[in-house]
Amino acid sequence: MDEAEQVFAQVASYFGLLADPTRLRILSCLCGEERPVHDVVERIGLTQANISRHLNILYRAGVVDRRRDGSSVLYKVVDPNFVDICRTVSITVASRDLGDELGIGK
Amino acid sequence: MDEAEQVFAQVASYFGLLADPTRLRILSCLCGEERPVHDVVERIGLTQANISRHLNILYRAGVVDRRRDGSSVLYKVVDPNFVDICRTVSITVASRDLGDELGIGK
DNA sequence: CGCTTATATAGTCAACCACTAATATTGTTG
DNA sequence: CAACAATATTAGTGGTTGACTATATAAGCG
Repeated sequence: MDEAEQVFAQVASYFGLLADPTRLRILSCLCGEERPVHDVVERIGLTQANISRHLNILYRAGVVDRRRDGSSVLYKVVDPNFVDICRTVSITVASRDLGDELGIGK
Repeated sequence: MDEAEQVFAQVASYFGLLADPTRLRILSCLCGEERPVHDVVERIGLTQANISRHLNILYRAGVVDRRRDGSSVLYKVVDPNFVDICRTVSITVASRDLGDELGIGK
């Protein structure tokens, strides 16, 4: 594969992470707030397996970090650009500011 | 559907537009440079039907604009946030700056 | 008008992805 | 260790999507 194509593929892959409503909701839960999996599960209302799978995807991509705390595993957003990107997109896309939903203010 | 879910769905949809390597390549061709379809086709090397389809997707989403010029149709990027987003993501993702690929400089 | 070029659309196929259900793993507690 | 709670993983399935071929529309030109 060409070098430029690799770059495009990587960037597309990163956007793909954010192209899922469930993952965005998960990230909004973990934005500035470290939470265990079951907490996220309760807030979002999807199955534990599903949330766990998405968390793993985000973790492998480096968007979130995790650490074990007893029997729980705590996740949080660590990608420094996630908030900026979402703020920019929300201005473009949302009729009202996504910042409210994400709890990232203006 | 809940209002918050709609916002997430819209934002996810927007990211979905950018989650495809071919569309990113197309956008890099049209970034600051208005071009006819056949020009983009030549540069990217996929079928004309495929490129036209992607251009339509980007047009309906408001990322690019188009105008007819004789027998050609000229496309260009009009989403004011596209460059910013890509620059941010490229810093996160790419080993080398995507700005080079997109021709948006630093 | 036909003929050519440029662009868009329709149909098909294969790959991918999210969800579910079931199971496995890891840690805690008695 | 046994029982339980929290999390991760796996296989199977339905829906979505991207790429192709073929066809249709639109514009310029003789």
